[in-house]
Amino acid sequence: MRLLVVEDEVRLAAALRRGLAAEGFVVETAADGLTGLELARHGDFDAVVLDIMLPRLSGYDVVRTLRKEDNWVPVLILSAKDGEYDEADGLDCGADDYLTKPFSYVVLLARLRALLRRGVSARPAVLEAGDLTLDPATRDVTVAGRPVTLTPREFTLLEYLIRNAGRVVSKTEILDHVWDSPLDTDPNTVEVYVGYLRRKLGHTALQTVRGVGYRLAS
Amino acid sequence: MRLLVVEDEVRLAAALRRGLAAEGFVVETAADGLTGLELARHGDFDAVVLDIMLPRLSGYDVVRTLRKEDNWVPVLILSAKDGEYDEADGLDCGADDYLTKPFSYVVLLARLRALLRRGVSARPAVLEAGDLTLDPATRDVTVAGRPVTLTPREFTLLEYLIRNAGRVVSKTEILDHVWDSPLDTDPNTVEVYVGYLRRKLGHTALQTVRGVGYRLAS
DNA sequence: GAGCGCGCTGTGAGCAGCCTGAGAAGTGCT
DNA sequence: AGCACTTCTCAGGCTGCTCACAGCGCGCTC
Repeated sequence: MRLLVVEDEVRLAAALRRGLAAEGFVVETAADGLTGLELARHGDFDAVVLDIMLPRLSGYDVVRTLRKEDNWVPVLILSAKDGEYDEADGLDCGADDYLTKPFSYVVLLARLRALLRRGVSARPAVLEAGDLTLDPATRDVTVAGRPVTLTPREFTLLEYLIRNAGRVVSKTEILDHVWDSPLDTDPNTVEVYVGYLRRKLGHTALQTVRGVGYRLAS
Repeated sequence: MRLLVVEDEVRLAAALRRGLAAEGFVVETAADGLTGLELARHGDFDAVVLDIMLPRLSGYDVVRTLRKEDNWVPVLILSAKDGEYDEADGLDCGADDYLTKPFSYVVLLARLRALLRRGVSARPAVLEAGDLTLDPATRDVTVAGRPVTLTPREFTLLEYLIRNAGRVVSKTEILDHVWDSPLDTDPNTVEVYVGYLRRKLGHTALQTVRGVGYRLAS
């Protein structure tokens, strides 16, 4: 689990990094709001622990900006302000939890676990064409409901074909998108792999258009 | 927004009902754990405010039972116990938030809003995949009911795999989420640890997808 | 219907990717 | 200091994937 800790107080930041790392988290730290925001944007974190009083950009602003950009990474605010209105403000600007300093380490951990439980669940995106289905996430491929196992190259090729189902795709096009070094790969290799796919998927779906390329019925 | 308030102290229950109704919530109340659980099961609520010390069935048990039944309605625990371990226990048995009495009404509202923002996308407090279970809070791992002891790194790796069960995860992805300095860690290290896990968990669950990564059967 | 060119496929060599055992380095406990 | 344990590196071995090659079939053209 990747965590981002944004905290300017060096000693606390170091303590958090050490403690959380000992729990098995992968921890990155940022010492001010701006770099914290930048990291949160592109760092693919599972949660963010965020101080409020930060140089350059306050914690409030960091959350608000993230939310405005449709980034819903779970955020736990750490704050020295223990007023009820401070807490309410922090939560209302988009944070998911709020702890006041000094905080209990045990509680911080439990609250992080509770946050991580509710991950950002993005799903499906399973491609279909005719009686074929292909799931890029699980790499499951089925023909008429029956599962089929493909080698990596076969899989990539089928994925490309299915994404262009209905269209005729040329061999050069296929080489460009499926092979690493299209220039020194024999176009015959494509024919070979089309053969493999036909054997595994049945001959009906994948038609050859002589002189042009191949076409997967959509 | 429909709220369920489970609270046996009559005056507090009435105050909550009035206050929350004034905020525009539709509020039902229950005065003991059993009827609370029954209502939560079938009442289609958007969130539950739950006391711990309840007649007939404790708040802990209510949450645990709901979660066991795959009911992920957001739960906010209200408790008179303010020990850090009470709070951690409450969260770890599946609640999403924990407030100690006496609490600030403003904060309760803000925390409810934060919960409702998230909606029902929770996952269990103890993770499962196939015949594997893993509890992030207690760090217990079992295979087919039998307990297994893992080293910290093994545990973190399994946790990541189980959180992504069914999906194929690449070695780089694993390095990013499980190792501290992914850049100067040999991908072979991942292979080694996958080997360790297979020896401890049995070879069936953890499949390698050649050229891509690994996949834990879900 | 003959000739030609495109596409198909069986074979096998080469090698990338993965697994594993052995062991070194580091850490904490007794 | 000695021991147990964990982490990680390294080298060797194996599996099975990838791809080139060459011969054959088939459809198109004239």
